[in-house]
Amino acid sequence: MVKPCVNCWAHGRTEWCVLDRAGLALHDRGRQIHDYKPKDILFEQGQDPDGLYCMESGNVLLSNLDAFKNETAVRMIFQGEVFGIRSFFSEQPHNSTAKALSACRVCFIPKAALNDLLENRPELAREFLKSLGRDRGPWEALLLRSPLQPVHIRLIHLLLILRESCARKVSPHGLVFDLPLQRKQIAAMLATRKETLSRAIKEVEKQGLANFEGRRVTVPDLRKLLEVTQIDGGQLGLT
Amino acid sequence: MVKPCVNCWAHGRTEWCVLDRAGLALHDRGRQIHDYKPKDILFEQGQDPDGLYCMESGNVLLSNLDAFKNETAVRMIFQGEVFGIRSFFSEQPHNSTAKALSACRVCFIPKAALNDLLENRPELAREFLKSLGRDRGPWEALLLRSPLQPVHIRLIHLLLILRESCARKVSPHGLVFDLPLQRKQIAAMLATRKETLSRAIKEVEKQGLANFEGRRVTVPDLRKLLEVTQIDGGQLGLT
DNA sequence: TAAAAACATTGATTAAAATCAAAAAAAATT
DNA sequence: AATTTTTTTTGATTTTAATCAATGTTTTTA
Repeated sequence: MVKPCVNCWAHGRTEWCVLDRAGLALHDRGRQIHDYKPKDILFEQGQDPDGLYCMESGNVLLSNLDAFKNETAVRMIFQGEVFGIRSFFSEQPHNSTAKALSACRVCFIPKAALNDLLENRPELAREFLKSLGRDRGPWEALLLRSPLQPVHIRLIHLLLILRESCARKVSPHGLVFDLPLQRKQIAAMLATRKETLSRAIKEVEKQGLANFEGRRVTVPDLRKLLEVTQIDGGQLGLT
Repeated sequence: MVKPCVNCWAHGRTEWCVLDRAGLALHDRGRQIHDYKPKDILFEQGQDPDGLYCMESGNVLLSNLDAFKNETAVRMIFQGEVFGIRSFFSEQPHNSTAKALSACRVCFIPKAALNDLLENRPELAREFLKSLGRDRGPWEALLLRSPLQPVHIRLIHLLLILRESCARKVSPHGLVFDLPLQRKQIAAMLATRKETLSRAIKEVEKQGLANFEGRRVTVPDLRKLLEVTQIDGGQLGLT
């Protein structure tokens, strides 16, 4: 038998935490645990949704493939995030493919169990409504993929966005990132080519804003990133 | 006293139509009708949301202004659409400014009335959940603003997206659009400059795909647009 | 209706990014 | 450890779009 959700580390952070004890029990009865290796596909663009996914550990990348075979990475999933929400509630095919970036453990709640739960617990729907509303995706899309911004600025935007989930503080204003992304995938998040990304990295390094060594990125002073992007730290949860 | 919602032409199309007679009465008690002239601001980026908007007639454009003063038009609102949903349910500031493109009549449902309604009618929350899930915004963002696509292709994507709301059929495969947008605003939807848009229009005309005369756009054969963009007509509701 | 203002196009130039080809570096495999 | 494979970087060139300046065009206002 799988570990009950109450004991999941993510409990208290996900949408499920609005459920009472009985609701959680219902949730636990329906859910399944799936393990994935790097590069495994969780679901494919075009497939019909059949439930919700909750990230217990590891990272997943959601990527869209357009008619010209351009791959754009539209979202990264981190520990504790529920995903597949949009497709599930709209009952429309996934518009991205979910691929494991690392070894992952994912909690899957099948359609039937979920519908049961939603009918009996209206507060859960309200919680998902808030989640969808809070989704920073559209805002991040502008920062990461606006043709009006040069690639090196979009790259800094990416660092600022990933700060909370991928970086640790090493000095008052210094950060070190361990990105679960390869260059090709970073390029896909910025909707650019890997060669262009390489040059953007060089530019950012030349300006002394960050240092890239493989997947390890060192930022000596976060304030400088905010300065060149002119982004209001408040929008990123910074003081 | 304002016209009750049941008589609104949009009734049966908006999220409100899941309400029963009593629910609609509740809804009607709270709502207000506002009229706007072209260029009037309905709400401003950064403001806190205080209710939901429902478009009775006219058009509104939602635009985001970034740190470098680049304006990107993120969504057009048409008759019968409810907007401001995202900000309302997330209780976070609007991330775009809503400006009237034409004379508009908008139904406004204040926060208090709405919360009342949502608490008593769980089916309404489910309906908004479906709406947010169905939102084609993120998908359209890729088609309209991906740096991986040249501007003239993004322009054709815009025509395909606006087909349903702005075009009428004039022959088996011919369409005529009457766009409620100026060049500057079309450029903002494509996240490009007006000069570049001018040249993209010329390119599209040279290829015989469409003809632009002011806000009137003539498309001799819709199938050719689908062909050059390689978009699956099904995704746009075409057979 | 004329004048002013706002909007749109065109031309010339510069800047940015894509593309193609090749080399270098890192990771995985034998 | 050596080899193979994959990933990343670099270089040269072409393509695309931004920018700047000027000229038309339409719309608004007086």
